Amino acid sequence: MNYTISEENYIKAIFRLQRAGKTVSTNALALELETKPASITDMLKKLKAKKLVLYSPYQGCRLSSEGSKLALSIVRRHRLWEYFLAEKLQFKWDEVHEVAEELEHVSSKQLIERLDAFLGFPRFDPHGDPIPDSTGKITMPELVKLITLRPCERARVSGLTDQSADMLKLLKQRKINIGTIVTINKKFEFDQSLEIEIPESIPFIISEQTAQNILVQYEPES
Amino acid sequence: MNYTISEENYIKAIFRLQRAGKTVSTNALALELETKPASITDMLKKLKAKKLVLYSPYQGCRLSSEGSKLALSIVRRHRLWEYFLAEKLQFKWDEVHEVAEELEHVSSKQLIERLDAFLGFPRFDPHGDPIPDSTGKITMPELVKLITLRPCERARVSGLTDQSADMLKLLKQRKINIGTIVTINKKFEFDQSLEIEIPESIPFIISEQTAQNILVQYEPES
DNA sequence: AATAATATTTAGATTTGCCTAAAAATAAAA
DNA sequence: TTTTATTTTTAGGCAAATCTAAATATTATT
Ligand SMILES: [Mn+2]
Ligand SMILES: [Mn+2]
Ligand SMILES: [Mn+2]
Ligand SMILES: [Mn+2]
Repeated sequence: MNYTISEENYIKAIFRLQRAGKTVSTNALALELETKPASITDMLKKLKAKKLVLYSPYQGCRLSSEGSKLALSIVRRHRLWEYFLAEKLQFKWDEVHEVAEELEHVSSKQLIERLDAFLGFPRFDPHGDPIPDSTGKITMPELVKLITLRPCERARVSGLTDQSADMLKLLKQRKINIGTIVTINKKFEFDQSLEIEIPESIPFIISEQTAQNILVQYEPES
Repeated sequence: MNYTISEENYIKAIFRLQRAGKTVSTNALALELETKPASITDMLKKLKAKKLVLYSPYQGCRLSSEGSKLALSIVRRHRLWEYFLAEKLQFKWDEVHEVAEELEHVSSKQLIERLDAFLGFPRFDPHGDPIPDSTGKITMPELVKLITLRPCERARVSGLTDQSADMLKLLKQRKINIGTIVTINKKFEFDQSLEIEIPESIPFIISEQTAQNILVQYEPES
């Protein structure tokens, strides 16, 4: 139930390197963790014994489902602390990572849940990376609908669900293109319409239907 | 310049047990740290090599001046985190210690200075223990003058500097006794007079001279 | 002062996480 | 398909922090 700092760092590194079910090589891990391949092999045996990774000699490794759960919870802690440091302690976005690397290993479950609440359940860290919720769910930022954003959040337009001519005409008139940075000013709960702002224009309103169709990627402050 | 968690815990334990320049015995330390005397001896040799403690075989140990400095800085981190947990994350006063035991080992100097500022430079932790400032200075709570307290702080009257008849008469009239819990409402910078409150009475003003004479001990919230 | 009781240190092991150097397996090239 | 290069594992060791059991020093008691 409780893991060492070293174990947590290995799990995090595997999580970072593991893309689309592919296996992670010993050498890649050694590089990532700035350690020697022999040390990786040693640790992989321990992590396998603890059922955190799937591993057979010479075949590389990947996280088990239990390992993935752990990885998400470490990422959650890391990003919540980064948010805290930037938002409450006035750290710059490039100063938060190092300190969060230490804070993330403080394991009290209660601490993290209360910190999350204190911060207002933020969904993105200062680098724009999504923060997993307490169940480990993570909103992948590539495919978020504009409608899901909240006031003050900024995002980059990166796709459309419905690409009909009418839709494109509307967006052209509003000067919204792929790559346009959009800031949410207000959200009107009555009809879910949004007041938004784009560079070099005055704020304007878009309907719920429009906001449902625009796919964006969250964009950090500066 | 950087110490392990174990080393920090030893230094803290010695600090806690060391009263008035007296030496700390190996057995006492073993008891405090829930470890065996043999382990203590091993570590004392290491700490001596690092010039954190003064130690000669069979004679017990005490902190060097460098060791004391380190101890104070660990205590500072511990108590600032306790304050944060109680004040910002709604932890109860009896829940903070365990979590602070972990947080205190996160060593970023900048983190602690900014946390201190964020919290408004608190001087007492949720148990009423004083928080060392960034230079390691600590206000021992047994002998604080009432005048040094700030608005909203509570304290227990525990002594008098000047015990003249006039002084005692004044205090009797105001119903202030040894043991009375006093809360500071306001401080008037003009003449340093204080508006204070004691149980079952309406608030009233006391002069700077009076407040200079009353010795109090800080009292935590509830 | 001699003996008994207690406290402390040493000797030798263990676990964790890392290392280097050598051996073995796998992948790439001829 | 051999040979060569690369990757990975094994073997053996080291430092930190702990332990148990045995030796030694200190303190207390006759
Ligand atoms: Mn980071
Ligand atoms: Mn980040
Ligand atoms: Mn505490
Ligand atoms: Mn405390």
